[in-house]
Amino acid sequence: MPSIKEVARAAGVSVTTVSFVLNNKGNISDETRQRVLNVIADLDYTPSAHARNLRDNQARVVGYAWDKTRDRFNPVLDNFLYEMLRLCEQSGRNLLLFSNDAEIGLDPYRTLIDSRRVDGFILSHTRQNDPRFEYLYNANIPFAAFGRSNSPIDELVAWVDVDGSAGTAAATHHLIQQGHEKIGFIGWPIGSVSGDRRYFGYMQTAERAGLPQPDKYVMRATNDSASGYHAAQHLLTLPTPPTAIVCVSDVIALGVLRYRIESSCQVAVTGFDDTPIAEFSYPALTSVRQPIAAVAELLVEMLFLQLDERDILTPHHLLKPELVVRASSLK
Amino acid sequence: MPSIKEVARAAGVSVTTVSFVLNNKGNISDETRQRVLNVIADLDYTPSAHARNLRDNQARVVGYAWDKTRDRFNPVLDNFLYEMLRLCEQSGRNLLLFSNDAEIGLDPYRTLIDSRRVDGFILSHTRQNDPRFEYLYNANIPFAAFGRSNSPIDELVAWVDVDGSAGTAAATHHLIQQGHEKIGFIGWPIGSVSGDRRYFGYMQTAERAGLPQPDKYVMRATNDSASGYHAAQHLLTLPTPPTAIVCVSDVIALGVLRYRIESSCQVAVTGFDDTPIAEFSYPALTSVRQPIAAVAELLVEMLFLQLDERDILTPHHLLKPELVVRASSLK
DNA sequence: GGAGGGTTTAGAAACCCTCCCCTACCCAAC
DNA sequence: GTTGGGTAGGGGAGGGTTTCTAAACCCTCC
Repeated sequence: MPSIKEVARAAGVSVTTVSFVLNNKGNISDETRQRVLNVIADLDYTPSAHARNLRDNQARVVGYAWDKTRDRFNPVLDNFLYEMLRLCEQSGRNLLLFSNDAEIGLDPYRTLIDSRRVDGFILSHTRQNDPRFEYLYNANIPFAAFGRSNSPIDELVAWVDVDGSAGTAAATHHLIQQGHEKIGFIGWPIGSVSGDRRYFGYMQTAERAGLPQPDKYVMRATNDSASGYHAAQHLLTLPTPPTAIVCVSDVIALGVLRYRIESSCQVAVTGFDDTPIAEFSYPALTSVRQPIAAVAELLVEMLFLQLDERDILTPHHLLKPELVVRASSLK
Repeated sequence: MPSIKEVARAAGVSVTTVSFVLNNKGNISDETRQRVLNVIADLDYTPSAHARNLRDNQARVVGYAWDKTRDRFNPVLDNFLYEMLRLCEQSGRNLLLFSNDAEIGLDPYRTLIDSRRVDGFILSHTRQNDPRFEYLYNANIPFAAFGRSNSPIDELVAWVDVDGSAGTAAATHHLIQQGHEKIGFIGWPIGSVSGDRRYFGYMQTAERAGLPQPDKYVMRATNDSASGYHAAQHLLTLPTPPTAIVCVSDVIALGVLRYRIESSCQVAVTGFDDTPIAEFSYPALTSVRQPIAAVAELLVEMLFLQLDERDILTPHHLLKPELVVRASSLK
């Protein structure tokens, strides 16, 4: 493979000149520039990323943890990954993936930074008091997070989050508009940050609308459709069953739909995340869609501002999700 | 950040010695080794990947194209990605993702290799006469492909494929064992490599079993559940409708299931790929599961053998998929 | 004719690591 | 006391790039 030195010799100029041509710096006459460019094309020369990286101590690479162990079905993150990829490449950077099983903790982050393989990170799967926030912030490593850690450090770091509470509120509101008065909720066990927010959106909307006893219609389920099925069974065999159910996730909603088919009742159902399940289920599932492309764009932008040592004007973004109405919530 | 020079000075040894300790080379007395290791720990020293890469002209990085535009729902590849990631990390390598929309072609591959950012590639989404095979083979760039290109060059390169024909054969066979005699097939339009193979598995099994007129029960559909729904509608309103349908994909099978519910018939259904759809649908969908972990392991192993300039004993692997039987195909 | 200014170009250091080639030393054998 | 062989460790080049500093060149103008 040709080096910059050989290009210089072949073009009859110095290495400096070639470098200037490559990086659009310095004062190079048009004629010289053209000659150098021709030689570069002739020799099929591409600068070595290694040498460049060594020289200015930058990897031009962003790290992202791909964690499929926690939820093996998460198409939202698939798209998130794709969007980030596109955006990184637009600015000439690449995306380095690493695995980060919950137990491993900070080690992969440390290793990648210490060996200079990445310049910064995009985080997702954030959790309460996420230790990564503290480590990265204290070590002064650029990062931007999809989600918050629900601790004071959130104020100091760049994050984008989707307002889950607004999502379930929209779903509940939509059901009220459809004429429902007894609306139930099937959520995750209390204690998960996003699960609790989604519950809050439902409850607040139900209370404000003056629905009767919404708390009587709340069930908790694990995130699978069997669990959703049983929760639905319980709710819908109450003396005065709800006529609509807001679900904390599509998978749980699917269990409700299954019960709905089996028992031939007409309960309206909404899910959350607008996974492909929602589109493909029968009936098609009304669901809350997160603006993933917007999230990715804001995160990447904020990360790059940090990498360029420029200021972030608005480091925190809380985005509104969108309710996608389909057959499952319509009469 | 400390460099190897500072470690050497702090430990009172030469740079060479530190390097030897780091790489377990040369003759270093236990005492010296221990002293160096202590200093390394004290200073929290990690060698610069950039310098290493430059020195021995290696990136220790594998490239993989993440292409979400072609099929935005492909959980199989999610898992594939995760498995590859784990395997790469086990050998101290990282995985670099890049986007590769169909139109872009070879450019991203060229760029990554020319700039030495990756040492080799794992390919997926292979297609007929895949141009990547020829380019990479001729340029002598290490790679291993999930899928074949169906051209003579397949003989020369490393690939792993899953026998789609065996998958639909197993599904058809299973349905025959369940007592079905009129078995239909809903496939993709003729011309896709994997689609045609899956069709072949069905047809061959049906013919060998002496099923009556299997070709009368073949429909073609695009890969969405509405299209599957209509194909099912057509098949099941024939004068003598099939009692079971083999589908080329889970998504199409889902459309069939929808029709089955609406028309309250009991047609047995099988899908392909064992996506989460299969598990979550109602009834749960019998489907053909690809041994993704095994595919990833073989590919990564073959790629690493090439990177280490060692011989691959068996460069081609055709794996058998597994039929996962669920309610949709049982009486 | 030469000083001075602006435009181009050259030389060389620095980034950090690995590894080839030496040296210094010790001990045993002649 | 010299040689020989083995072990522990050091010196320094080289890998490809960017960029700082300095020099060369060409004009213009006095």
